[in-house]
Amino acid sequence: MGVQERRARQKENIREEILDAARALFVKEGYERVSIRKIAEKIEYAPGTIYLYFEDKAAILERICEETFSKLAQKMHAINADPSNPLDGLRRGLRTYVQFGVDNPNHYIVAFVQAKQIPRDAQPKAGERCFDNLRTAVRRCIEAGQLNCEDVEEIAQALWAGVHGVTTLLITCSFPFIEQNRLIDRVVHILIEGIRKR
Amino acid sequence: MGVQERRARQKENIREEILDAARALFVKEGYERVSIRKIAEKIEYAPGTIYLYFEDKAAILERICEETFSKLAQKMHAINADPSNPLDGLRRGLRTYVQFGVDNPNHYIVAFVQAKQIPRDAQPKAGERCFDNLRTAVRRCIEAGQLNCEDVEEIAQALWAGVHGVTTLLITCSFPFIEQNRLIDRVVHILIEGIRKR
DNA sequence: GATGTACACTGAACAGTGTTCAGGAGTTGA
DNA sequence: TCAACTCCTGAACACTGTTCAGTGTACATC
Repeated sequence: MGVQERRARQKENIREEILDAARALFVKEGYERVSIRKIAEKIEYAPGTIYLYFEDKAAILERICEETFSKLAQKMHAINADPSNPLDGLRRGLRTYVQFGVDNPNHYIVAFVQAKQIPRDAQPKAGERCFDNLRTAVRRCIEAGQLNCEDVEEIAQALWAGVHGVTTLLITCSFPFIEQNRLIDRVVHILIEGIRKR
Repeated sequence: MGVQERRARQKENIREEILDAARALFVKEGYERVSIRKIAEKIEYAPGTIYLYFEDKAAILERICEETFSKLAQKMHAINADPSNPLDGLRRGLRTYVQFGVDNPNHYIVAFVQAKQIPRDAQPKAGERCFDNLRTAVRRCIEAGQLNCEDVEEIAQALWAGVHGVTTLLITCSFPFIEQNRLIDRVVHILIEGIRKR
């Protein structure tokens, strides 16, 4: 009975086609401008067909964001694996996070800003994994006695807020910002100085 | 010729009616859920009528945000007027900013997150005034020799990023955050410690 | 008072959106 | 050959922001 398997494979292929088309539109145009009809047109199917493969539009975009954030989680995991100075690892982790957001603005906005508008039982799991890496990095610094506060969760969330701020600001606000890297570095520097024991 | 004046007054009244209806819907339901037809229904006019008073939907929401941000600018101005310790004034300014955002989530998101999507020559001027107040507060701290960096613009933008981050995170992300005030205070504390000269 | 004009307003229409679903094909196994 | 199953279509629904020809009223002029 190879028939079922072949069918499953074909189905998976079309799922991938949909994701590829959606990804291309999404990266180029952003969430709002990706319409089901445009995706359908791109893969040369009828609009209704999309709904045989995905629950709704949000499910497609969610899947794409999940992919992307897996990459970030990997990057941050790699930084944590480095056994050098924990505080320096934390700094690099924060820097990586912001750079990732700036490099993937549409993904970032959908995952962290429009997340509430598109509620789903399973919030992006890769996003959760990214935060876990941040927690780990903070814990190491505390264990190394490098921080002025012992509350892992509190510090991790505060740091997240800090890097999230500069990321969303750079992505969404048209404002005469100073040179981007200088601003990012300054924010990260302030955050690290603000938690460092002295 | 009191006729023209009366007409202008009537026109202004209807403009206000539209704004009132839009404000109520907006505060309760958020930008996406405010439709021109709903506003029109609320004030018992035809949808087309709205367009005799406002260029488009964005113009209405912008006007409402402008109002709200004027209040914030006032609050921050009042804090700057206080001649006590500049660093403490800065701290209170940052705290006020975040609290304002959390108290006016819909306004905040429209003004600072969807601002790019709804591009307009005149970015919210009250928002600009708020940032001016932040600049002033930073400048005073530098003049008082309290900061470890002399670049007003760089520090002001970095601080803005920090408070913007915690604000948007609390508004838009459904995440198991620690108690809200503790998180806000921690972020502000980190930011202040991170720029303070020691 | 009649007339012409200027203005306010309507509501249907347009082009778009996400989503649903009855029905039409094509393939499969008996 | 025929029934069953699967995949897909495309029209339809209810919504969105926005436009615009047409209507009715209030005013200024004759």
